[in-house]
Amino acid sequence: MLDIKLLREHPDVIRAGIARKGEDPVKVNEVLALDEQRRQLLQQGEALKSRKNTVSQQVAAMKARKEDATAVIAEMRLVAEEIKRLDGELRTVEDHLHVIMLQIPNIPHASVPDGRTPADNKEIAAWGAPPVIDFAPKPHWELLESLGIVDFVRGTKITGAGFPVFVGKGARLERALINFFLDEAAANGYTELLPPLMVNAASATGTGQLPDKEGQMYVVPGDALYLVPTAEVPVTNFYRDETLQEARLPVKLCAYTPCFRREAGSYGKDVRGLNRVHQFDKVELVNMVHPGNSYDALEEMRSCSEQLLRKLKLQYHVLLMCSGDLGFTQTKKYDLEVWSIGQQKWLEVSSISNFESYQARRLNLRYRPGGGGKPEFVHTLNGSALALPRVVAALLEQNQTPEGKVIVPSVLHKYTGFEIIG
RNA sequence: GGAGGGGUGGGUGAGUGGCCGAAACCAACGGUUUGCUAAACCGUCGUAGGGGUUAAACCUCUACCGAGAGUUCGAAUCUCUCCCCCUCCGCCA
Repeated sequence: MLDIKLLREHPDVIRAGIARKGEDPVKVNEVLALDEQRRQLLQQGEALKSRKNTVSQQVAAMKARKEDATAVIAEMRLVAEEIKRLDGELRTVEDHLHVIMLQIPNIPHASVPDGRTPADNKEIAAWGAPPVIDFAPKPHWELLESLGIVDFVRGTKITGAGFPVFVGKGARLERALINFFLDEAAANGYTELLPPLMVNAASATGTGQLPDKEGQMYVVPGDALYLVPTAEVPVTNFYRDETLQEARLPVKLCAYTPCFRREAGSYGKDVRGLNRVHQFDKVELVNMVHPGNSYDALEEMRSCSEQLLRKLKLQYHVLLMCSGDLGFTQTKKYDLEVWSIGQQKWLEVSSISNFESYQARRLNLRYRPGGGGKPEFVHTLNGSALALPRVVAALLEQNQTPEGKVIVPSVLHKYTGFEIIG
């Protein structure tokens, strides 16, 4: 969430930012009204508490002198009731204020272009070219089936639609990519975590999945837990409610996890093969940095993800997301898309975002400045490096032979132990 | 799952109704001393939210001793519920 002081002092800046995201800034007015109400109640309540505290001391002194304190005690009984009433009122106002604050999105960075839809996103970089193929390339789902390396039908039997089973060299290729991505992250200075795959509501709220995207997560009802939709959630929550020494920044963490997404409401289009599934593998990068460095960190993370695609020799481009296509909690975001030669379209394989202090405030994740001084919120960022299914899709399609086999990219050989599938 | 013990400031740990936002020690930071290091000594040393000040420094108030509710004029301290940790037993990869 945003800083209430910023909202109080510069409501117009916030309103403008919300409007750029295509959302209604009217909630700012609600916040301002509730904030004013809150401060009035605070002042009334605290004045009474102050009186209560001093009188209580007097009662102690009177009793020590064996004086009669019944009159004062009777009066204080009324004061105590009034305090309780005001505290209750204050609680109601603060709860309401908190709910509204969670509904106010983060505001876009100045370098983010205005726009409403994905069509307004800007391509800012491109790399590679499609391979020269003198036959009609097949889409990956045909290759998967003929090679027998992913079984959708049996996945449906075991669990349901959108839960593919990787088989034989398919499973091995998946594991090879995971290891490759993790090794590259380690080489870039990232510390690997292997986190829990279920998180509690506090963690999901910290990163912004709750209350915003509740419908996207699988819920374990008996235990009030959520299956992770991305490693971002457990990894970013690693230091929740902690204050880090400034010298420890930047914190660079990476993690492989399966990701579970209900994908509610996305039927029909783009769901063939591995394009959109309910469970997929992903390696995620998370940065926790000094507020002055977060946009440099964003570029560094983008570079890490790009390097992976280059080493895999996959053609890709980079999109700078427009203000209207930013997520609720993000200030700036890049998407990396690979070219699918079998489908003749771009597939998103990475999303790299800066949240500035928005998540950190929800997480209560701060750092203590090296020269002493008050703790401040860190900036958090995350980025995929990378999401597996679409990488696999593009990789299979791009490296297919006329006979329907697939040549494995050379960087993966030491992980796969084979150089060709089929 | 059963039985018992426990959650206090960065750490250890005292504190069973008012003089406790909380002793002491350690760590950290500043200083004195010292040829350097170490030691010793002195001092500082929680967080958040209000109010005052143009602002900062600073002053002041309030809250916080796992979380929430209760008893009381007054709660770290008493009562209840929940969460978490530890030990033993059972079960188990």
